[in-house]
Amino acid sequence: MSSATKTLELLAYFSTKRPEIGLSQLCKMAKRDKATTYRHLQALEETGFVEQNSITKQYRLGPAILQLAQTREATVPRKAGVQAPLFDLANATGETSHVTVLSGTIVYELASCDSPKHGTRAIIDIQTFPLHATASGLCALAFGPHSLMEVALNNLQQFTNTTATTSQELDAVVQMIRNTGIGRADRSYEDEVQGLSTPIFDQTGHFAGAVSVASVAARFTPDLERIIQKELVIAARQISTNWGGSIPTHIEAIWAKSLTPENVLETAS
Amino acid sequence: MSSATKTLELLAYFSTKRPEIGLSQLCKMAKRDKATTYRHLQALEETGFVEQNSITKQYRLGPAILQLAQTREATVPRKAGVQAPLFDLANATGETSHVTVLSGTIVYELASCDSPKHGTRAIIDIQTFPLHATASGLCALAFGPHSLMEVALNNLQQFTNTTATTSQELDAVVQMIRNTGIGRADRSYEDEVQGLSTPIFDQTGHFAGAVSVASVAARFTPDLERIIQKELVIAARQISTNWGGSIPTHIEAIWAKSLTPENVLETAS
DNA sequence: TATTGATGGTTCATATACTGAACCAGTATT
DNA sequence: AATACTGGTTCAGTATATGAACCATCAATA
Repeated sequence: MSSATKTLELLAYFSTKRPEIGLSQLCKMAKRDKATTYRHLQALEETGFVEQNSITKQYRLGPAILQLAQTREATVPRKAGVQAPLFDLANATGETSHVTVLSGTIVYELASCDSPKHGTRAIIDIQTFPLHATASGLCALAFGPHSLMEVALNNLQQFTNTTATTSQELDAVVQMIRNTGIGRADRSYEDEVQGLSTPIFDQTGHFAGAVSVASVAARFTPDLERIIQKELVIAARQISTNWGGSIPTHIEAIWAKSLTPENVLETAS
Repeated sequence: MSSATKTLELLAYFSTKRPEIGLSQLCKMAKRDKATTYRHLQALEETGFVEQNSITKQYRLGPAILQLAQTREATVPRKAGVQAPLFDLANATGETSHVTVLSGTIVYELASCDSPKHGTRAIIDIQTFPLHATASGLCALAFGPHSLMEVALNNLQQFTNTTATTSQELDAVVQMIRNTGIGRADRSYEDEVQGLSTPIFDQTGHFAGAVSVASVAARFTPDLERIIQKELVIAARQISTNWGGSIPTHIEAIWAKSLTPENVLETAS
């Protein structure tokens, strides 16, 4: 491992829970030598990546990072952070995949990617997604701001005969999604389309959007579902990272639990 | 210079004007060896500080930066407390305004704001500010830790024919700033740019940064100077408050004195 | 007051890991 | 097919990172 890598890795130990770290503490955390770590911190300080609290002598993240973040934010739009994971998702599942973003109370499509595998595909031709009937929308209800539920209840349009049209039905569906960490729309928007989705989180730590796979219901098997769920989790993690965020630990925990083989079968039955 | 420092310095070449840089171009800019630079970029990529556009093979800033910026801002809120006063300043003066922070012995840009008023503007395209030649840097010398002077004297690069290049000249400029409470850079960094600045203080009571206005010299009149100084004082007070500090009374006293009409005319003549 | 155990910071012999000239391979231009 | 760009790779030689042991300081203990 290069010296530069080791130096950069030190930055990962700073967090909102542990914003300031002393030399000795950092050595323990990183299991590194003190002299080496000291020099690494010097390099980081020279370049403005950390600064030292002149009173406590502890180190904290520095101002140079803000400038770089500004540039990154200004030059790499969200869409760019989605392309590769979405492409991988579509290929791994063989199904049409898409990413949506939540803006205010509306779920917009950001990008989509078809898989060449199947002749019949679930065609995505809407640009905003109903909260109560699509996997992405339901994901927003489950993991986004609670105020969304009110908006959803104001428009419970029935698209198919499995669309949730009452507050009780919708609550039940959303609760199930919170329990599994995976959004589902069982032909609730279009008759032949089965949707699954996972939430995406940005640098604010809040729900920012969802990544989803729309499968043709006729070929939706427990096996396929398992694959899709697995790939959705990977994609959600990747896109969250690209957007400067990460999956909250409680959701990772839910995934770890709900993706064990037994539970997947249970869910699918 | 350590390998880590050299690696980190590469990041400074990315900007909104040049968001993506290829290996060869970066080597030219940084005047570095190709193999070395390549390995440095590898280290940066491993840690998420840069990522590669898979089509063009060019490098751009990576997502890891966003997360770090988030924790820095959550921990040491600086940027958030700057936006509104900076916006007001730019609008009130009609000139490009910016805020810098002092970290160690380096003055970094934190944020900037253009005014839409004029067609020609002073474009800020540096990320660190020379102590001896810019209004922000001179403010740091005048009101920051005394050890900065030593650092400044080690690099008295001449940018224009009014740049202070001797210890005596610099002392005189700094003394004048201490007497007026307003940092000035009379075309000492760029030929056509007139800079004015005021110091910002944080919760420790120490100098934390500066807020400044860069005006195009051609339209710099005593009237405009008076307006800028007045607005700078307001901005410095506001930002200091937002950073948990306040303007030391002796500086407030200096401002009260040097901003009376007579003295402004005197200064401007 | 001496001891202990923290802390941040420094030194220097050792050898590891960085360096850079020269080298591919691919691509667009001439 | 020669040229001039790319991005990426190799390897000998040595510059540079390393870490045990060191010092200075501080606070709590005894």
